Formats: sequence, C-alpha cells, structure tokens
Amino acid sequence: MYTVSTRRPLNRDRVIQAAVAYADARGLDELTMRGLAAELGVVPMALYKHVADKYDLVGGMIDAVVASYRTPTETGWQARLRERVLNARERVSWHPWLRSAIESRDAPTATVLGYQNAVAGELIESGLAVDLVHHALHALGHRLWGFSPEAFRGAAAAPSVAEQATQLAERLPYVVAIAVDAGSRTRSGACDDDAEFAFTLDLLLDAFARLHERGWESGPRLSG
Amino acid sequence: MYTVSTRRPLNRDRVIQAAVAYADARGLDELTMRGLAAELGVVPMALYKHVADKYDLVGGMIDAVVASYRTPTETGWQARLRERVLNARERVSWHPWLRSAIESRDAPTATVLGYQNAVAGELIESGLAVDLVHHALHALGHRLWGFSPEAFRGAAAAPSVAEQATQLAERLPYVVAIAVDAGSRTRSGACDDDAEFAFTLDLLLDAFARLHERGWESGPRLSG
DNA sequence: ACCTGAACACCGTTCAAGT
DNA sequence: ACCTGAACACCGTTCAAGT
Repeated sequence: MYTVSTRRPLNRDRVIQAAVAYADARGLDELTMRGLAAELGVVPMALYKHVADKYDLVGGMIDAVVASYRTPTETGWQARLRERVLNARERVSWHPWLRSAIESRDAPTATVLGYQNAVAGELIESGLAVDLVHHALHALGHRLWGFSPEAFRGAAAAPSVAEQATQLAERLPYVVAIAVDAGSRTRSGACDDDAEFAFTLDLLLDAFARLHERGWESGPRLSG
Repeated sequence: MYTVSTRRPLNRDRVIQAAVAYADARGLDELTMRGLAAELGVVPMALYKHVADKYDLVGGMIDAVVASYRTPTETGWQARLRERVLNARERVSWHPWLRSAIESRDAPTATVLGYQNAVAGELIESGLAVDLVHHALHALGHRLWGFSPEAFRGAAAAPSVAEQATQLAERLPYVVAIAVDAGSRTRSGACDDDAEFAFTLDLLLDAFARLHERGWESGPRLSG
C-alpha cells in the first residue's frame, strides 16, 4: 500500500488557505475547527499550534483576501475609486463570507485598516477636504468596502486610532488625518455619528431629488 | 412561604419579548435557547411549544421590532423618507442585534417585506419611475433599512416575489411593481445586480464630484 | 395542554501525554 | 517541534414521559 497523502507539516498559511477554501465552498457558519481539521487530515487540536483560536483564524482569512486586492492602474480619482469599488465587489463575490467575517470583528484588522487608508488616500490626494472624504467614505458604505465601516462592534476604531496618532501617522496617514479631524469636532474625540449620518442622508436625498427633476432613465454616466 | 413568581403560562409573545430583552442586554451571539429558558424560569424544551426552533424565534424578534416602526407624519416624499430613515436608525440603536438578525436570514420576513413595500411606496407615489425607485432603495442601502437589502443569503427574494406577483400584488403593490419591472429586463426574471451596482456607483461618484466642484463645507441641506 | 428529564450529535478549547 | 486522546463546559434539538 502507498501512502497517498504526503503529510507536509502544517503551517499557518496552509491552515488559513484551507479555511478560505472551506468557507468558499460551504459558508462561514459551516466553518468549524473540527471540520477544518478533518479536511486537513488532522486532529482538531493540531490547528491550535498554528492559530491562537477561531477568532485568529478568521482574522487570518480576512487578511489573506484583503491583502490580495489590486492597486488601481488608472489615473484620476474617479477612475481609480471606480476600479477599487469594482475590485472589492469582485472579491466579495468570490468569497461571500468576507463581509460578515469583517463585520463580526470588534475592530478592523491591520490589513483592512491599511486598505481603508489607501482608499481615503485616493480622495484626499484628489484635493477633497478631509472632512468631506470622511463623509464620502461613509456614503459609499459597503459598496466601496465590501463591508460597512459602521458595523464594527466596538465602533471604537476611530478614537483608538486617534490616540496612537503619532505612531500611526507615518504608516496610515490618511486614516489618521480623518480620525484627528473628526475627533477635533467632538468633546470625546470620537466620530460624531449623528452629524455624519445627517450628512450622508442629505447627500442621498439631494441625489434623488436630482433624479426626480431630470427624469433620468438610465442614471448618470461619468466614464466612457 | 409565598410563591414569588406567579408563573403565568408561557406564550409566543412572552417568549419573544423576553428574547428581545435578552438580546438587547447581551447581544445576539449570547442569546441561547438554554439561557433564555433559564431567564424565564423554565426548562429549555418548554420553549419549543411556543416557537418552532431558534430560527423561528429570531424571526419573531425581527417582526416584533419592525412592526413597531412609526408611519411618517410629515407630508412630501423627502420629509417622509427622512422620517423613516431616522426612525429606522433609532430602532437599530435600541436593538443593535436587529441588523445582523435580519441579514442572517435567507429571505425577508413578511413584516420586513411589508416595510420595504411601504418605503418603496413613498418614492413611487412621489412620481419617480419604478426602476429609479429600485435604484434609489439600493443606494440608500442599510442607512434606510437598518440593514442591507443585498445581504439576504438566498438573494432570491425578488424572483420569488415576481413568481407570486398576482397573489401579492394587492398586499405589496410597490415591491411587486419593482420586482416585475426588474425581472422584465433580464432573461432569468431576476434583478440585474451588475446594472444596479453600476447605477449606484455612478450616482455616488456624481455626488462626490459635485462636492468636489463646490467645496461644500457642511453638506447640502434640504430641510429646515 | 403544557412542562420535564434524559439523551444525542454537535461545538470550541484545556491539559497532559505521546513521538 | 509537532501532533494526539481524553475530557470539560457548552450548544440546538429529539423523544418519551410526566401532570
């Protein structure tokens, strides 16, 4: 008899890639330490040498996917933003579990925060004021990100970023700029959710009013 | 000795109200049939006489909250839509578990579908074309609903509605109108997600371009 | 009609032990 | 250094039995 599976030793990357494939095939709810272990031909406890716990495993899955997002190749903020949104949409369609995985966390992973910074950078570098960029990102919501920035459970991402601003400013300049700007408007140093919400709502109502006036049949086209 | 808790017999409503209070206090993840039973001073299996299973319990919780949404009192589609959005936001803040509860389902509950119909009605009755209303609802996304209409797992809500259109048309005229209109544009009779996405993206990019041009400092104000 | 007790098939995770 | 076995404290849910 031959040994069919040449048991390469497990490592963090193999565990995470297997978990991604598992969730792609059966969904996040079906992803279980025991099931994943069985898939890898190993006893459940073997996974815990490579992954702290299930929360850590899911974090690794998120980072693996988000780190693979493409950097836009076009020039011009609209074209680049468009590329990013469509790319994010594509990734979410490949990994339908991604959105709820990201939203299940208390705070964004470092990789997700880096992505948020890159997107903010596109708009800030285009010359848009920092507070407007902040609003714009909320308005794009989960269409941009493939998830909802408001959805983090702790909702404390912005203040915690603001606290460590000096250390983070170099690595995540745009995210820090937004957090600091938003914090300067409130006593607590946190993002003013109500003001932010009101802005987005008005922005959308205004856009609908324009649709109404013009009787557009197929919507505004910016490119092509 | 007195009997301290006058054990009123359980009923569906008491079970659901207790579950809502439980989730409000500890979150949806902590809501467990066993824990809820303990809270009610009853053995876990007693709950199953009033609720088919946990899925049914959560459905009941959703319906209880959404059924309590206020009908707007203002006149004019913008003011009414605004009222609805702010009311939905308020409810989600009271019941932080609501959004993920709704999104965890394969399809909207009847009560949620009725709410969607009411909101669609505001815009359709304002004179906006049905396909534009469809787009507008997607653009409002979870800010309007307190959840994301795209997020239903089956994503098959629209086609299934279209199939039963004749029976449903009376009860849910606006939702049916949107489903039928969207279905008429595609072979499958399903909503054309890509076209819908492109429209929303363009709408938002256009709104940002206007912000850019005008250098708005505090956003557009429509009311007050 | 309504509630109970014991059981089944699952979870994530620990600890001490194997190689 | 890496994997295992047995166990612990949980889940949702079934079935047959109690009152």
